[in-house]
Amino acid sequence: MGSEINYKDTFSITTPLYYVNDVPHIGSAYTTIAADVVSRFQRLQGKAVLMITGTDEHGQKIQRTAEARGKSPQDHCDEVVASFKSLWQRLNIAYDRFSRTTAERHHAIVQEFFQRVWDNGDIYEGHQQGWYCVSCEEFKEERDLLPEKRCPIHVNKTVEWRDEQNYFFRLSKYQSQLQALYAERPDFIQPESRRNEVLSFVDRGLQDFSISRINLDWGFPVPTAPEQTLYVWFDALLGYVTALLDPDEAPSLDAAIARWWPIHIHLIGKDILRFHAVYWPAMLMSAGLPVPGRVFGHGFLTKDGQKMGKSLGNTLDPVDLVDRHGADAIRYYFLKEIEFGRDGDFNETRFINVLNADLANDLGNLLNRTLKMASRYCQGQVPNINPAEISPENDLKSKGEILAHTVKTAYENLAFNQACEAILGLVRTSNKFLDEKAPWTLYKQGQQAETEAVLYAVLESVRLAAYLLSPIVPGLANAIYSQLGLAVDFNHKDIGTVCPYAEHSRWGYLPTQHPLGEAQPIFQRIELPE
RNA sequence: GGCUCAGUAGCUCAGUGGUAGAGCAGGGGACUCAUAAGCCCUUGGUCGCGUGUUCAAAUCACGCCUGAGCCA
Repeated sequence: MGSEINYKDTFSITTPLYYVNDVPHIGSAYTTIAADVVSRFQRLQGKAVLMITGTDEHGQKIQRTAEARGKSPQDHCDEVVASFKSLWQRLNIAYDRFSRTTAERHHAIVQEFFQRVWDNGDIYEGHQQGWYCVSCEEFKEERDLLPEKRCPIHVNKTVEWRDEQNYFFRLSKYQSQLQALYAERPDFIQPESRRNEVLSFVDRGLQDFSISRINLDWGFPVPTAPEQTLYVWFDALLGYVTALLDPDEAPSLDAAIARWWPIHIHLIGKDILRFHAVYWPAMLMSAGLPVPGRVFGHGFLTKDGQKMGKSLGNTLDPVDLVDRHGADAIRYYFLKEIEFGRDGDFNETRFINVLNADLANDLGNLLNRTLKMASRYCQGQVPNINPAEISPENDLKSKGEILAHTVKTAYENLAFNQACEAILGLVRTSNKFLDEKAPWTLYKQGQQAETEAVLYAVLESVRLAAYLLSPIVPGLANAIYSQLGLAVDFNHKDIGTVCPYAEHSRWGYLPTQHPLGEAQPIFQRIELPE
């Protein structure tokens, strides 16, 4: 620990392994979209990328949910997993690994990891009693409970009294090592406000936590005491390790961590911060493994300013949303309109306004009007202009040349809204540029060279915007490149080789005198409901 | 109860000592290449409240209010 991660040519990122208690909600989609965007940006730069998502399938809550549905736990999980995979496909998520904690190979990894921690003397048998919320899979303090012993988080569930012999992990032993980690690597936990929470939590002193449960079948048996079952979190976090194995590789810790470990970024919702920023690094330290690069806890989504919840009946169904508007629209809205790390709101009117303004009016119409002019004034070809000869005073050139740098920094900081804002800046300037230069007038006046220079600069700016926006809206980027006569599929994982970042992120790349495609709206305006 | 973050135009936010900003939405105008899009102009804010520091405070200090969160 302590050492900087060597980024080299590989990049690995995880979403949480989502709990399969129910079909995916919009919050899971949000995290997964963000992870996909980061992955796609890294691929653009030619990195070998491993994007990991998956499902956490053990625990009493799953067991009971399955029972209530009259299914075996495994059948229940299989069904829910299918709904996750289906949503990721609809949202155009290009994950590399889907890690399921019920996989056999995961069992092998968990056993080996447990053994390492055991050999290190960090697991002991202890006694635990208290009120247990099955939905949280956590013990609760009595004073925190609502009337009638209901859980403060799951307000319609009552907690259960447990009195158990459990196995504990010696978390307390790692307090100073964790504090040293946080001090040496200030960006280990992001954003800052989350980091502060963790620091104050750890500074107050860490308690060992139990890593096993009794009277539970759905999970892995504790290797040293098969009558007990491993606590779901202990097992779930290790799903990140199992995910690193190649599909047919024999499972072992050494094989798993050979190429992709340590994970560069764990993206999580702020609710599971403690597990990832405290318990997880301590477990890794105990097993002698390097800790991840950073843990980023993003904010929650609200709907019309209200917390979403099934009991409130105001959930936002991601499947319905993507079916109505498509993947690009949803991906764009959530990343452009919300600062990653802070809470954000979904409001249908705003959703429609933003998409119409940015994607249909500013970007889509810009491409459309320029292509139609190029087809009329330039025989449907990219004008024969040498970008090096365009004046550095040219608004589009001067903005375009520094855009990639700004955008790269934004993506690396997970500041997706800033990336979008910067790119849209070039798009808006392009619209303004067109009106100022008025190529339709230049053409009528017979000023062919001037007309072509203007159109080249705008076409190139649209191309650059599409390239830099491609991690967020791959479908739109494909459509734009295609209409510019550049046949490319931004969904291909070798995109960094096909469209090298060094070339395509540079303003002035657009090859001249090749045929442009047919102009077609890339994003249809959405009608505001009355 | 302790702590953290936030509170700036109708909406989403930028601005951390020197005469209040952007995008969207609303209103008006000129143009016509375009998805009735784009461009120009414009309405709109005692910068949560109060007290203080300062020549000067959205910006600093203290107190309070509201919202979100972490902890007890």
